Amino acid sequence: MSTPQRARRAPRPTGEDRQRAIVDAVEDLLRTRPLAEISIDEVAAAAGLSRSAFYFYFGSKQAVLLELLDRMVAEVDARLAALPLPDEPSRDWWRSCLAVFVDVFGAHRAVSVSLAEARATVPELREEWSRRLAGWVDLTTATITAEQRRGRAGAVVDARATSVLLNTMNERAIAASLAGEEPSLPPGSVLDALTDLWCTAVYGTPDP
Amino acid sequence: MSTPQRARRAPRPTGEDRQRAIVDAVEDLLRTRPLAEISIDEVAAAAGLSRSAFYFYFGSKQAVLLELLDRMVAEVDARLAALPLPDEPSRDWWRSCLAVFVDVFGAHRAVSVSLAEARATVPELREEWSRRLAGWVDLTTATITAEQRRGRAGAVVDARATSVLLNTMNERAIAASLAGEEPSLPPGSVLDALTDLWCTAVYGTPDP
DNA sequence: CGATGCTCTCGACAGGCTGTCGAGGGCGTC
DNA sequence: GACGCCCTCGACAGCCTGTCGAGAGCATCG
Repeated sequence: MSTPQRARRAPRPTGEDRQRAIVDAVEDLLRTRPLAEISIDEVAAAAGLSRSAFYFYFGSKQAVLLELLDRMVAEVDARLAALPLPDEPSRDWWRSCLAVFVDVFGAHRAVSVSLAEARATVPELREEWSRRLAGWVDLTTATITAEQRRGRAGAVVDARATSVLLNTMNERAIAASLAGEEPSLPPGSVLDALTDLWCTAVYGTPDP
Repeated sequence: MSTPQRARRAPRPTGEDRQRAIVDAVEDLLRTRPLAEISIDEVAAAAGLSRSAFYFYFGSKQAVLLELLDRMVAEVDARLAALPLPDEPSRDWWRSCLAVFVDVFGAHRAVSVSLAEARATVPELREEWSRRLAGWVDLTTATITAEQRRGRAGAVVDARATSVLLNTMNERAIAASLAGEEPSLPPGSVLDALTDLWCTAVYGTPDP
């Protein structure tokens, strides 16, 4: 919850890289077990400091996860913003959008998987995710609506409902795949399968 | 984890309705907060017994949730089995299948929502859910494949991948709706939206 | 009718984890 | 060389969990 006051660009051993060390340690540990099974002792040890030093930087381990989530969604948004906006979205364009999610979530597997676990108990996490998800839903809705106005997207009944469903599917399907749950899609084929389904949901065919 | 040895059909105050009382108490409490924030003290108090009496019946609060999940999925499977098997699935048939999930999950909102939280930490829960989900995915895949053989289901590239995605979408979309997350679909419109998307994913049009 | 056994209940204990506090330790500055 | 700031530490209190042994009620059997 709390953030450190500041830090000077330290000569050697100190500073805000302690904070970074904590965040990295949590991401490492999350690769081995869920957040609930990670104690702050372990995090502190992995980051090379004492337990109470941890509390100087973060109010809880959940706050660290929130930081991790912030980094991840910021990366998603940055890469989405860098994507070209075509006059008429093609399958390739949709695919490249979806690839952003698949890639970034995959690069932060531990965070993606932990989200579902921690969302129930951490309001800040839930709200932050809601905000970002809402943004992506708006984007999707706008794109679909534009396609409808062009006379395409014939398969869509309710653009907003479709967008919500497709985006929530993304979240869960990618997380399940990364966690290796059964049944789920192997990580290598998630992107193509999602693209097929998104295009079908919008245009009625996987390759419009 | 453990189950009580037995119970006689008690005259008045005793028996296995203690066990039922525990399960019901957990479901009640889950309506107000996530499992992680519920202590066994509270459960025992709500069920009218002492904390260690709780441990006579269940090994942990997670074991109670597993019991709750078992009940719920059993109900789903029972109602799915009662559904007629048509020669050619219509939109109405798909809708009535989806209605089973929407209805039963909705009737056990607390359980549906808690699943995502607890799955990360409770292997038995994860495995049980995987088993059931796999069954529904198989059912979906078989149905789609049959449609493909009939020359319908033209929109489907990979029947299994489509089935996995549609079923995982169901899970998450219904849970989000029941939890009142934002963005999500209002509970009243989930069923129609899901039906539209399932039909579109399979046939290329929401109303085949 | 009393002994035995089973089911079930309880209070108490030990251990682990969390979050907080006050006491400093180094280091730059005046 | 005294002060102040950033940071670190050990210790404490509190909560929750899981386990144990000691029984209470009740049925069955000798």
